[in-house]
Amino acid sequence: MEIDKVYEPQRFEPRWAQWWVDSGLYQVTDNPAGPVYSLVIPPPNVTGSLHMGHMLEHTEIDSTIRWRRMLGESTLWLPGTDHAGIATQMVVERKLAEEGLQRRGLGREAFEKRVWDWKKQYGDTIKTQMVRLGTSCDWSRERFTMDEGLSNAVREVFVLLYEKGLVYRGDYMVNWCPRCHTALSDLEVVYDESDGNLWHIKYPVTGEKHHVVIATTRPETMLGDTAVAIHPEDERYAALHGKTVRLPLMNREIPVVLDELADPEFGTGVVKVTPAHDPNDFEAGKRHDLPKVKVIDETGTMTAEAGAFAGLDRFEARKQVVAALDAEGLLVKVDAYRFGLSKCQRCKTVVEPLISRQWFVKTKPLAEPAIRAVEEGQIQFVPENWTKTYFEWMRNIRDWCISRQLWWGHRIPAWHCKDCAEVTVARQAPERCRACSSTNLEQDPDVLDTWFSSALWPFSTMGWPDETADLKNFYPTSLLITGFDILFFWVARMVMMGIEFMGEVPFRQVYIHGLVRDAEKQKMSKTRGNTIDPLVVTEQYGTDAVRMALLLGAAPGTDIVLTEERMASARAFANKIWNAARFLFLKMEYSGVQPCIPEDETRQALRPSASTLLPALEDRWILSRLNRCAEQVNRSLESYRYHEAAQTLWHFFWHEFCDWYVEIKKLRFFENSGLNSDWRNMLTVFESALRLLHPVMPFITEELWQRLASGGNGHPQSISLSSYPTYLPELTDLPAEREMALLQEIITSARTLRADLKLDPRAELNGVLYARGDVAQLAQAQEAVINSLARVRLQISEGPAPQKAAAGRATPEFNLVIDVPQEHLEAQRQRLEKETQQLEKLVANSRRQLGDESFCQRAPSHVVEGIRAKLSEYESQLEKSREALGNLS
RNA sequence: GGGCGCGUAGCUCAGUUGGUUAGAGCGCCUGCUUCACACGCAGGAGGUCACAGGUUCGAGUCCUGUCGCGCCCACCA
Repeated sequence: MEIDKVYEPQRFEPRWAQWWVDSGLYQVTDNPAGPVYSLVIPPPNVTGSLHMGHMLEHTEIDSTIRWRRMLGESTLWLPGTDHAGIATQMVVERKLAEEGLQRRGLGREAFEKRVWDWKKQYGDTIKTQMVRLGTSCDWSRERFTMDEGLSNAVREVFVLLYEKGLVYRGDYMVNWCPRCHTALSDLEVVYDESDGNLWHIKYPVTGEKHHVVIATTRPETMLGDTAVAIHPEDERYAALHGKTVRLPLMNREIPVVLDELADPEFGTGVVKVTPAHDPNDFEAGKRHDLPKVKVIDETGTMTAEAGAFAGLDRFEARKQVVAALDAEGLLVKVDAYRFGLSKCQRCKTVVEPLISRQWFVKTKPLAEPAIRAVEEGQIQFVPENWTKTYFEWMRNIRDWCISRQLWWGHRIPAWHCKDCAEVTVARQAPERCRACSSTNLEQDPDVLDTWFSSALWPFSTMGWPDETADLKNFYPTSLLITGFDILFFWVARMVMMGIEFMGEVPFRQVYIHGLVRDAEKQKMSKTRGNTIDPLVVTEQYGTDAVRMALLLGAAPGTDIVLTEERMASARAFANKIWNAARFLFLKMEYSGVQPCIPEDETRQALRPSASTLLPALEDRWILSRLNRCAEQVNRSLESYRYHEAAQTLWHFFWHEFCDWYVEIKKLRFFENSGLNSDWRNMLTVFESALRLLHPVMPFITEELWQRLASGGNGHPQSISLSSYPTYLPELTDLPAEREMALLQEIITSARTLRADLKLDPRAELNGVLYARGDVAQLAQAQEAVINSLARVRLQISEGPAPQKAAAGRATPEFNLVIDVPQEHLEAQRQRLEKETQQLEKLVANSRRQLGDESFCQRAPSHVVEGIRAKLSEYESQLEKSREALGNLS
């Protein structure tokens, strides 16, 4: 069998599976029985997985598209209607840029046609599909944000909500992005701490000589002021009650109103009220029935209402307003001031609060059951501290502005009558206005927030509103895996919509993983330019290595730091697996052993008794360890402790299987080409380890497993279809583990002596191992192993160690004495002195504890006994060390 | 302002309910071309677990405070 010295993932990965990098699922394509979908990381009790977020993906959409493209047509492109939407959007934006087109001015129809063309072109990479375990379903159906099925669901939900009075249209102060020309939800606004000014401006009191001073960060909005407010209990301004002031520049008379809006502590205690351009002022305006004067329009330009300033850009207007005020002597002072500037999440343009007519969802009635569901434990968060965050948000939830003035997305199923202005909401385009029966109707040009359709994802992907078999089988699913950054955008809204329309929560558990960070702990993002390109690193290190690196860092509740170093060491691990296999294959070839995976019931083969010959110590030991490893890995996966699972596997395979087991087996093979039991056990353990590793490293394990299987029985199926190793209590072999530990200690002692005494690494050492009873027997039985792994020639003696031992190492169980030339004795003295010091410390520490009466009385007896036992060990070791030290002088 | 979280080896992080000598990977030092693997093997150094109190027989782990750092939400004329 030909097998290279170094594992090259690029050669083997494409061969097996279209893969899915992080954690959800992947597809095995070469299976004769047809495509099979296996759940990789989520625990076995998961019946279906809603999974979109991915450690790399959700931080870097652009890369996602590239992942997909690389994966090819039959790739399972895991879910996310909305992310398909976002992906589509990005493709579209890029294409537009390439063709030098502006979205605006293209016209909706032409635009949509173009988008459709591109979607067809990119369809394979950005299609959205629902994934489930072990069932066949219609994979060919493409579910774009704008496709039929989803559109139906969206319209249905919108209409139902509307009929229940949960959707309404209203004039509202919205966050408006003058660049994107759309309203933004609160969540899409980001705050940026910025340096600004606080301008103090005089407003003359009508008919009097004095004036009030107001402070503002946005002087241009004063053109739209329709009142000034003072706090009702602010006695400084009691005289102003019922008065009016003259608005500078506009020469308009505006009232002084009493309102809590004014904070006596801040500034001068007088605040200007601009209902059309500030959310708080808007509310105050409603309280006092103030007119709304709109001085800034949707493009950020001053309107005709701004008088002399009409037509200016809002920032230019600010300068000119300030200059004009200054010229009139109304500018009192300008203070530097830092404040949070609200900006558009997408383009970072300063958001303009504007009044506009938008569609809203009333969230309170939806949020209440969603809160209860979590309170009652119908949904659990992992890690659970996210529950608190969830509650925090849900209990303070605000109505959700769902209309967007964008091109892509689902159009709102509402039609405006051009004759009577009535709005008709319907599933299909209505023929007539419901009020005046006019046929002169026009559909609302707005589209829905992309998260609106995302919120329906758990059921819309399964055919809702039809009562499909999928819905029956898979709703609710058991697990949602996602990142915390979309907890509110997506998760909370799925819960609300799920309960509202399905009457049940959409998933039972929500696993919230960390975000991928770079070495500087920065969130990866395109703007920072610190993205690790998945294509590049996968090419470089292999998918398996990238997966392993991600998982090793995936402790719940923490972010994932992904570094080149970590991926490099994961690649080394893959190479280690590869070379362990290489060793096996070469030896099998040499010995004429047929590679053979024990029949499907591999677990049965794990029984030592299955061998015709008595298993050797190392066999009993490794089978016991394998069993423990399986136990630990299963438990870790079940509790979402992926990093722990990865680490357990790593340690078992590398440091137990390779470092000890294989090394000992080398000796067996060297002696006699191996016995049947040697081969059988080794293959069993290796094969089981592959299966245990498979979810983490699907490709290399599949490749090796296939190679093992191909020499054996019939045509191989996929490793992913084989059973996952689980814990079998009867396989735990404590005596074997104890004996092996002892054997390891003997060998390590000899190696340490050699290194510490700087003895020739190539030379075989002579020495005597003094031990009694069982230990002596073990050493006797494993003499060959000891001699070979430690490169020594030891005699085993049951007698007492000689008083005049030259160099050695003592433990409670044995005393290892090595013949060393005179010139190495100084080194021996140094190590003995160090050892003695350490032991003295330990002895003193243990004695102090045991001397503490209250400790002995109150601590559980096993703890006290443990220390007592340790103490006597330390003491005897210390004694031996001192003796040896004495012998040297 | 409200909420969540972090501070453990040079670096990146683990450390499940408090219990014997606090772990891993990378890096570092020493030695080794040992017939699977130098993406390797063997051995080793390195930590007063941010600081100060408290609870406890016993604290990296629980409580309080201080300092430093991060994130989320709300808001600021």
